[in-house]
Amino acid sequence: MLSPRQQKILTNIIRQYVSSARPVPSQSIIAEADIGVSSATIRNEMARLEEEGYILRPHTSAGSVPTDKGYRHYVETIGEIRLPIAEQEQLRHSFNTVEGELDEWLDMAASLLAGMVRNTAVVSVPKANSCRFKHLELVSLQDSLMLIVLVLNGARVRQQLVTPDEPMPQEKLTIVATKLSALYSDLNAQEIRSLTVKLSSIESKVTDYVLKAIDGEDEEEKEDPYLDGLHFLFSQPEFVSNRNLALSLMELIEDGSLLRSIVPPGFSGGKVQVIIGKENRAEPIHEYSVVLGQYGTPKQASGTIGVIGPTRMPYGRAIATVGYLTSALSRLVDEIYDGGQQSEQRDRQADR
Amino acid sequence: MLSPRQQKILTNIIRQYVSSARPVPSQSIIAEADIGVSSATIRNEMARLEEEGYILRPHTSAGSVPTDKGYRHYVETIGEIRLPIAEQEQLRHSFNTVEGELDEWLDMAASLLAGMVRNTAVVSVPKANSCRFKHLELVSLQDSLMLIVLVLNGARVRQQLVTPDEPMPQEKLTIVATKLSALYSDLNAQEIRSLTVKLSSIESKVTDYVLKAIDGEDEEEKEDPYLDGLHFLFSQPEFVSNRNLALSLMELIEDGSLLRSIVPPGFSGGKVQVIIGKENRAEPIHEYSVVLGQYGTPKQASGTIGVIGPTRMPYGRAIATVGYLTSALSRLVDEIYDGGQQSEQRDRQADR
DNA sequence: GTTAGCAATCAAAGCCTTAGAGTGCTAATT
DNA sequence: AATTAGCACTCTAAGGCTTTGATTGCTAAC
Repeated sequence: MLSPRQQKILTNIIRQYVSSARPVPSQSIIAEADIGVSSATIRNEMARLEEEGYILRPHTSAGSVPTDKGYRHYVETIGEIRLPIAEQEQLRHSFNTVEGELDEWLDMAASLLAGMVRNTAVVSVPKANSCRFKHLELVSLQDSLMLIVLVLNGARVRQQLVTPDEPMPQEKLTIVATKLSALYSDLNAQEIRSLTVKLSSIESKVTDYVLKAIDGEDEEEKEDPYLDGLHFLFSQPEFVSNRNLALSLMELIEDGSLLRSIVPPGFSGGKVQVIIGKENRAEPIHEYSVVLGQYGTPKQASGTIGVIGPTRMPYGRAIATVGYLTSALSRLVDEIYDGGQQSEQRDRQADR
Repeated sequence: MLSPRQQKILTNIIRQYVSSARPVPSQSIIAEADIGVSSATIRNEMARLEEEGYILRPHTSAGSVPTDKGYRHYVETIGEIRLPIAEQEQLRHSFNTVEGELDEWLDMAASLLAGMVRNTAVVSVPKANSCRFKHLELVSLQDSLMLIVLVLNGARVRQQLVTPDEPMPQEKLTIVATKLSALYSDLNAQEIRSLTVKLSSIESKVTDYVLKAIDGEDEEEKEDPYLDGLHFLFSQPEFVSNRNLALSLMELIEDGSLLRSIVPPGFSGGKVQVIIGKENRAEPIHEYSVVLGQYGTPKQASGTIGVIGPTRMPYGRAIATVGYLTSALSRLVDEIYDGGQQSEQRDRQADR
């Protein structure tokens, strides 16, 4: 819906705003993007971009500031981004100086990421996804009550009563149970989430419960994630005017709910995910953006690596760096699990 | 040198300033401290306190703000402070909810301390003081050069050339070496520091070298300390005006040099130590105060627990709480070392 | 040594003005 | 129909001025 020219203008506004932190005037757009029209034309386009909600003017006679929607569009259209070879080289080199345990690698990853994007980096400790779905029963009770019986590996049984939106006959429930049982057989939460099957309303309701139950089992005392680059936050101009911003993030960090707040519920591996401003679930970070990647594999263990900073963030760089570090850490987890898998498996079984 | 009344006034100024963060006028002093004189008299006394450097006026017609010297005097004269029983009870109770490893205790200690003083708390992981002094030789070379030969346990030998302020004959050096060898025999750095023997200039020069050498041996990659209550920093009014303050502390924290910066070189157990403003060695924390305690015992292992915050800090509370937690953690370390000492000792010897 | 009383001081807040950056609009141009 | 030049208009940011109110410093009396 945006013309190529509008797109070019929007992109340019974002680039400039990200680096300058001040509203971008039409003049500097013609200076930076060689676009062959006058500033008046840019102003016309800017007016349209504002109508459509991609940009915003602090006041009538001010330049443009990208909105969440503007950033979103930008992120959707930049396409594949790779880190310049030189910087990949540099990261690889720093990584090679690490000796020792997993935690030192994670720490290094956080530190590198923070340095690259000049924002706060978070790296969670990888968590084994060990709880697996085995079987599901749905029993209709009375008129509009349904009993979900869930069997997990290790013969763990969990159950819950729910009220479906409309009464469900037992026959229909049986069909649903059979279908989902087959579909999810022997998968863990990660893997179920990454399925892309279309579900009916009742099916997704049941699935939600299943996922919640498995998550609950997987839940251990989560270790605090590795954090680095917090000081960058406090040098950002957005926090000069609005100190509460920084404060609320600080509180999230200190009460340990940071990860829970920035990682969306259904987050699973694959592509690097970008969450911009108000797209965030958690209220205190409505003015922040998050760039997240998941490393490791669902089968073994997986962790999260990400950047959090003001919505005015170098998204391209962030996505590329997170992407790069995601694969680096994945390789690492692979090595660890390949080397130690046999005995670990045995240990885990012995626990039961 | 301060009259009892001046002292009372100073104390009152500090109390009020700590809680209000605004210059204290003579009026509110007569309101709070019942001191039976008029505000004019208070003003006269204030003028004298300012001359002496205990307080400071932001401008001619403003109330009083304590200086570092004022706080120092306050801290020196408050005497023994105990936490109210109710709060001791509360701390004990919270502590009892902890189950598990040492690190959870330390984390809890940091969290409790931060909460009590509403400032940032730091707790370092206890470090075994294992390197011990064995023997010392001093050899006079040429005119004014001296060779220090230091023997540590495990047959480690360290040496260094130094130039004494004045030439020293070998006989004198031998006496010094014999004396110090006897004095320090089989002690570790902590224990040497806690000796209170009067030393001559040459003796203390040698001792400095000895301590530095032992510290160097003890030095391992220091684990990051436990931190809590950072968010309190950012809600302090002093950081509203001067954001760089918070930033520089943040940088210390993130580059891992916080502990090194706040713990003074010769710090050893015993009493809780208070370092106020410019008394701090490290420049970036010249506007901060630190209240430090050491827990554990020099013989076994010791760690540091402390508070860092603006000089406007509730010193009484901080000293009391640090004191309380110091003994709590000391008991803990004792238990751990009593339980595991035998095998640990053996392990350590096997390492060599 | 203390105090009442009052003039003097100063920050903080509010208000006004100005400067300049940048737009929006209109009419002309391609 | 799109573009542009040109210019009036808008709005912020900065500076300066005034006012207000808090608080002191000082003087003279107690």
